[in-house]
Amino acid sequence: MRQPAQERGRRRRDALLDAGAELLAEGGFAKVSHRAVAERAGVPLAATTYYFRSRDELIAAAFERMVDRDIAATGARFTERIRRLAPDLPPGPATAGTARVPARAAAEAFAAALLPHDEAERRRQLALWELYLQAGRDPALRPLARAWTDRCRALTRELLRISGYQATEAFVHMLGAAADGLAIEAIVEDRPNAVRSMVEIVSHALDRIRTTEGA
Amino acid sequence: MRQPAQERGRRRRDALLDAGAELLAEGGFAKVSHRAVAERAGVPLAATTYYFRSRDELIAAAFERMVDRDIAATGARFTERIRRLAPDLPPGPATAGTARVPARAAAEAFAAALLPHDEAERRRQLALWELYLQAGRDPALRPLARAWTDRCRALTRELLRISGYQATEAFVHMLGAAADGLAIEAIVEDRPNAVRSMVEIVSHALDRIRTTEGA
DNA sequence: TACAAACTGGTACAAGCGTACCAATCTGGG
DNA sequence: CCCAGATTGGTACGCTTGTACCAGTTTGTA
Repeated sequence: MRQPAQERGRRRRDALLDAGAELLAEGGFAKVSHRAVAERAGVPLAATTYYFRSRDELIAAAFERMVDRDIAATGARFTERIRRLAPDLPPGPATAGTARVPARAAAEAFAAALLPHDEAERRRQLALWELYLQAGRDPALRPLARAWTDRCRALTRELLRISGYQATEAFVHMLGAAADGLAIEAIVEDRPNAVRSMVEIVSHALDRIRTTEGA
Repeated sequence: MRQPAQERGRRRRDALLDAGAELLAEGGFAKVSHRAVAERAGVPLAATTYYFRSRDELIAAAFERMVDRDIAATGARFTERIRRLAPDLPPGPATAGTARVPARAAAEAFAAALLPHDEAERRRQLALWELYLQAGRDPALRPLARAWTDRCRALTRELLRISGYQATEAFVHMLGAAADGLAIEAIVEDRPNAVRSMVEIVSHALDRIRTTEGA
């Protein structure tokens, strides 16, 4: 049931997952019904209950897929931008105390990578947070939520390392939390200063890392 | 319709709002139906559509009420705790550069004030965030969301002032965002270290305020 | 005390929901 | 080639939902 034996079945399950993720992004939680998903995926209604035990299971699986994509996209956007700034940056571990990318540039890369840059992406991120919050009520979703948090934190750590900053675990945690807070604010309200705020705040934080925690 | 002319009407509207807020906290968005609210409030079904034009309007009004209560409760918890530490603290503006409450103590007051300390409160805060996110989809909710953000920021600024810290606007923004991020994490997942993390992070941040932004 | 307005409460409706069911069809391994 | 098991697709059931409706009752005021 989880992994269909036949090729066409696998494609259908996949299409359902994609349709679920799309609907989740477009209209949030409430818009994801068996009927809507089936129609979007171009399969009959009954296929949804055939490939997923229940609506909740479908949503959980779609959430997982969205997380995968989001993490990958964020990482890619960041490294692409950073490497444009410092093309010779080696992929190996950063040397302690050597901030190779200026704080402001790194902060700009952070903002560009984390904040949504179009309406579709904004809605995707909105959906991710909705699912995340839902985990506060539904224990079945909690492991996924925790996994998302962990991967975000690991990504933050990695992005810092890539840009040449060596940070304590507490700093990573702080930066991640602040970035989350700012990102949510940017996603929900649309205030004009979201990018500027994040750049300012992150670069301030990175500035301090050198004087207080660098070699 | 918004403000009933008769006494009993006002009481009913109030009871509906309370019931709505309760249900919102207990089961989130999905659990708030006309029927559930009416039953909880002890009024007939039709009263819900009599006092509120629609379900959305009822929910928005309940959201507003929850925000009021949350802001008030958080502020009260913080000042109560701080004044226990520094009973002579005057309510006037803090003198520049003088950090009167040790960073660690202030951080502990922050954590105690912001993080939920029982299950009911956890669910209330969860509901607040759910509503906030919903504002990302529903423009009608956006002014309320913005108002919440603004009041939270003002509260952060005020709490810093009370404890004797003078911070730039950027610092207030950063601290607020980080606190939001940490609070959401604590509310959704229940990791054991939520309080410790917040104390550590906030006190680090406050430590830095003295050396870099004080007098 | 009369009367318009505010309010009550019971009921009805159409729509959408998750899920179950099942006869018909397809498909891959023996 | 054949058949057990995988898959299909159409339909149906029981339930909940938001909202509309309206004949009655209560209320504040003139």
